[in-house]
Amino acid sequence: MAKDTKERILEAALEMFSQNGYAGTNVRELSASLGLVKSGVYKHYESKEAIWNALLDQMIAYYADHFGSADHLPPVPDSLEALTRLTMRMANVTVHDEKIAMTRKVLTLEQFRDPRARELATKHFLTGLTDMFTRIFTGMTEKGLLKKDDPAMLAFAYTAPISALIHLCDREPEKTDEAMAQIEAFSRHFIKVYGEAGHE
Amino acid sequence: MAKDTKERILEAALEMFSQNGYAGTNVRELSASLGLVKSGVYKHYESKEAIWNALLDQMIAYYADHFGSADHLPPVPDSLEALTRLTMRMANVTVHDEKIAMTRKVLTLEQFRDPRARELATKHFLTGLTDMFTRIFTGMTEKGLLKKDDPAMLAFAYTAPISALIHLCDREPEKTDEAMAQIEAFSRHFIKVYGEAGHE
DNA sequence: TTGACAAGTGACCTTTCGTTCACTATAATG
DNA sequence: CATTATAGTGAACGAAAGGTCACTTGTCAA
Repeated sequence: MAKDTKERILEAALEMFSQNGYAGTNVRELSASLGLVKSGVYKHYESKEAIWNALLDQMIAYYADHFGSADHLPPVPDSLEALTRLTMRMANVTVHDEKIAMTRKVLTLEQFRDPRARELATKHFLTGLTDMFTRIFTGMTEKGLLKKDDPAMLAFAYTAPISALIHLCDREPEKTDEAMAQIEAFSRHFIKVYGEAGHE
Repeated sequence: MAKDTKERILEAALEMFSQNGYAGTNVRELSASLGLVKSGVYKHYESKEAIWNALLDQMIAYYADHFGSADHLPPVPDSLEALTRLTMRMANVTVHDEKIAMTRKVLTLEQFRDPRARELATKHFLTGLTDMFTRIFTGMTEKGLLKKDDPAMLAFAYTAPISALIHLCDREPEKTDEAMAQIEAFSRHFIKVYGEAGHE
């Protein structure tokens, strides 16, 4: 029945680690949030560190599954307006999906302590988005939607500001709406600058 | 003689908090790193939290002194090349100055726990740089160096990618050189796009 | 010289932490 | 039906945490 307790522990750990960090989380509270007593957790994981490692394993696997392979690339937008729509859809998901948001927070808090967290943090915050949009912009340039330029540089210039605003949402959730509007404004500004005339 | 022990405690706290976070730091180690025993620390601060608050006070005051007022604005560059030089000078200072780098790390680690850290983090990571370059770009546009555009949007588009690379240096110091080169490349790309022709 | 005070020590206290273990309840298995 | 594995309990343990206190030492002013 409670066969998925092991899984529920990871969910609770993600929640607590993302709020208080690894060092700031204690096994008592973690167990209590699942309605069991702390020794019960040790039936599923041999230590607090084992929970952390299992959680990281899961986050790494999840990232590889959902963002790592070229299969899951969104279709290349066939208009400049579609680029903004795609961007807003992705931004909304990544900010409002609690699991993804908590993953970002955990990586933020543990990036200086755990080498695997560090590596995954760079993917989440920088290279992942850049790589993805490098492909998208390559496709859009081939379609004649964007002026000819280095797609990797364009992707970096496009995704880094958006990433900064996503971090702002994590830090100050009450500014989420404002940040989303800024992302949209930035996307349109980007299009005005780099979009090929005739496709506005 | 050891009148500045109170100050040295804050320095040690900055170092330890920036590496292990507040929760991951203990007063024993902190004291030991100063060559004294933990009860000695309590002669200067009444609690671990008091140390944290004093450190935050200092960081907030430092920021207000050095980046908060319009007095300390760097002079508006009088050429596009000078913008890149200014940018590289600032990036090098901010990455290589250990105190500033540790401050960023602390704010990164404690932004979700302490409201004042959260506020200062947003200044350090986002609004501070944007505001500063908004003024710079306004001046450069008036000088005819930049194409007419919304200076705040330009500043955001310019500083956010640079900020992302500075975070990368904090996270993966071995990539510092590469990141610096990327900052310079990005700056030149930005100038190519937004610079007024005739000033390249 | 003395007295007061600030800085630092070391022993100690309390609480909380992560972890262990003997035990119980339950449900599947032979 | 007997058995065995699994999930969960509650008490207990040792280590480490933050913090207190009586005491020493050195400095300086009266």
